[in-house]
Amino acid sequence: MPPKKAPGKQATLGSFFAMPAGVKPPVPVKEEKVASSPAIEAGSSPVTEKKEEDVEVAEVKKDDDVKMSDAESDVEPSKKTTKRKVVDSSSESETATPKSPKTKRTKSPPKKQAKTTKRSIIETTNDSIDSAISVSKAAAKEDAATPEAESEVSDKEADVPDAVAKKAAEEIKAFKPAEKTKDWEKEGVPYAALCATFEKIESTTKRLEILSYTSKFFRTVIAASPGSLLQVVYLTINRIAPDYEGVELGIGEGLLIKAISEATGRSIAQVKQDYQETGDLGTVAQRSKGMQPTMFKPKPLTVPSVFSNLKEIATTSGQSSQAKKIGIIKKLLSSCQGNEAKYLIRSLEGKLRIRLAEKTVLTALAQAVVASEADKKGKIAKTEDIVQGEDTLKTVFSNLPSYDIIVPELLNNGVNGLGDRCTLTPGVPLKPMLAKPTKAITEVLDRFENQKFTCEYKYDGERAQIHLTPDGKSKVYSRNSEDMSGRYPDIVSRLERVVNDATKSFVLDCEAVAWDIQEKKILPFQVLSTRKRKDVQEADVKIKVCVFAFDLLYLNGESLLTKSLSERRTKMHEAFQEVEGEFLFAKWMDGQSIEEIQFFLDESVKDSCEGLMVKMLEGPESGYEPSKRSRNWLKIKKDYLAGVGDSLDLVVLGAYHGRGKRTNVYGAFLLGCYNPEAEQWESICKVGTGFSEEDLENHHKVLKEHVIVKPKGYYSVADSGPNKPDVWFEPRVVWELLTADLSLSPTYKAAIGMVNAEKGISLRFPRYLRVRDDKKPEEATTSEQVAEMYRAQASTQKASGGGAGGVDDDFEY
DNA sequence: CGGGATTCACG
DNA sequence: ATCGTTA
DNA sequence: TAACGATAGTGAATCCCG
Repeated sequence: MPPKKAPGKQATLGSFFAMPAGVKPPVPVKEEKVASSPAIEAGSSPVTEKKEEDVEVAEVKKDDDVKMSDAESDVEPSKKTTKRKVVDSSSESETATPKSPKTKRTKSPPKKQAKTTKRSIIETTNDSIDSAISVSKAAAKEDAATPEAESEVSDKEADVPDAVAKKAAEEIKAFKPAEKTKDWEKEGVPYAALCATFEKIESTTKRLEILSYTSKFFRTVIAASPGSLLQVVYLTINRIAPDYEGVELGIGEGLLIKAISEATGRSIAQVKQDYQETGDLGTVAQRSKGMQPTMFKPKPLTVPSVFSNLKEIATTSGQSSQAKKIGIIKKLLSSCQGNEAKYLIRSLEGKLRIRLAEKTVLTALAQAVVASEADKKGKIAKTEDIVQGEDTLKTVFSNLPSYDIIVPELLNNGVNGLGDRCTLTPGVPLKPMLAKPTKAITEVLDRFENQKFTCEYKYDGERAQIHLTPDGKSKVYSRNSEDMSGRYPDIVSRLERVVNDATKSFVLDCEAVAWDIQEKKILPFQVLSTRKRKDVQEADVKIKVCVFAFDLLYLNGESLLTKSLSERRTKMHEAFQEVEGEFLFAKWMDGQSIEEIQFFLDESVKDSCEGLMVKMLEGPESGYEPSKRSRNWLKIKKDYLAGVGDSLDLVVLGAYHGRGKRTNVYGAFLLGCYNPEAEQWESICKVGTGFSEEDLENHHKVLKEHVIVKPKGYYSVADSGPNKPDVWFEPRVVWELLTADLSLSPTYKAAIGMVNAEKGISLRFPRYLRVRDDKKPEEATTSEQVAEMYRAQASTQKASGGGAGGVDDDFEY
């Protein structure tokens, strides 16, 4: 059944702005004791406030020499933490902290040393931030209380629920919105408070600490300004609306650099230079601001104001929209203080990069809500309640991934019974279940020993979650919950032909695959990707698709997630009927022997599939687990199997500066194959994955000796565009790469003219394997070999297509 | 109308 | 996709 | 070992700027 609030689009959009003002006072929640189950405390993650304190205590003890001086003065926390391997000497002078953790990580130092240093940084940073933003009196009390509590804790640790509960009680009682948070209710949460939390989080790599900082901050927000909670959550996961609403900022690196440049009066070249050195635009913005003389102190930013500005950026379109967006960013930047610029820019980049993402945010939110509920009743949150809350919230969110619905529901009615109020609803996409990759059939047999399992073809197309609501509306969602109905009007309209009479509402998990009507065959993914994206009219659909259905998650008002796969599959077959070339059930086979699987795998490859999915068939473990990469679904991909995957030896022609943790090394490389006839190297792909951090350092060391100012005359590469490397190399180094597939490319030059007059060949999913010291650059894979690999692949895809002739046909759409 | 920037799909 | 860190 | 987050790829469509 639908949740109380309809998951409609317009309603949620508007509600953001209304939220801070129209806060409903939290409703007292009915007391409900959860039977304590012994399984839980033995279990995985009973993270309570209690335990987190333990961590902090331990650290304080170890680092007696922690510098506290900053904590007293109202210093901007940023001063210290901004400094990130910075060259600019002028801004260095006032700080004492030696290094940032980030710099160290990229250097891969001896681990023990790193840890010690990191700890002391954590402590100083946290203290100074706490005081700087004065989160609440509670924070101060916590700190004060810590030393006494310590002995209790470390002694009994293992099983003293009483002591634990006692400590938790103290903490929760101590936790009150202090005077300084009083105006949070009026103005909304200060953006500085959120950024201070980000700063703390960024300062550690410990997941429990990250979780703790997040949940404490959420508790503060719930207590002081619940109306900001939804926006705080959105800013923390760095989004502005549910995925399926399709609200995008439309801001990328280029515009951001322009905005920073304009806002700080520095040249674009300077900003780019800094970006290359720091690997982080946020830091660049903050530093650039620091170099400007500040005339007067701007009005502090608040979470609601930042959030509504982001929304505004997202909804701005049309002529000179880019200028308008830049204008908004400049205005925001001018109001930023301390570290706010850093996180504002990172938000706009779409990457907070503080090791905090959705899963952890959900856990923290659950903890905070449970703790706050108990707090309101003057009680103590029990560990079981917290663990259960985390569980409930995660499940609920998987089924109904909308903070717009869940957060108000949590605030009004708490986490108890949330699972009944917010359920899987046709019309709201749920997170698809994912499969674990395996490398061999034996691995599959090991996993499913003595269990019933089934095999299905793994189709090479696009995941499509098809919904039909009881009022007869249908939608198609992508793997990432984007609304694709406008891209697939043909799928929407064919539903009536495939749905049986008794089927009134459903959620169906499928793969949409490009379909050759003449040959009645599957076409490669590259064909599918040439389909128009927006406002497709059914009449002018050029690329036909066939839907392959493989799972049914909801039928006629009932969620089937907890049913076994065999039951779901039976219901699916009853509820739908196949129509050739339009709607088919994924081909499956229930055989359990290695021979049967091997045979089926070979068949799937012959039938233009990527390999197999192998799934638990019976019992509770065969339930559908949204968003989980579960061991109950495995995939066997053909290119992982011996002999089917392709390996090439390629020459490194150029490289791109790394970012984030790859600052100061090359982050990606341009590779080429060799054409002995033309005596030239031809670009074939970029590669940026498969390297260990050590590899990257070594490659940087070796390759920087071969840097040349411009490409050799005997390099055949695209003359411009984003593929142009930041640095070029002499042709010296040869690497072995793995790839899944080869594709015809408009940008790369490899084997150009050999299978297609204008297009070269590139690699799909290239990954670095190892150095080939034993090969000279002239011994690299040749263009002719590349062309041959492409032809071989094309002939399997086209079956009897007849070699090169058929190759071009595949792509003449 | 071409090219740059952005977003999205796949892995 | 792969890798590294944490638990 | 699993979970999670951070780093990367090609290619196409689409939007906006000049």
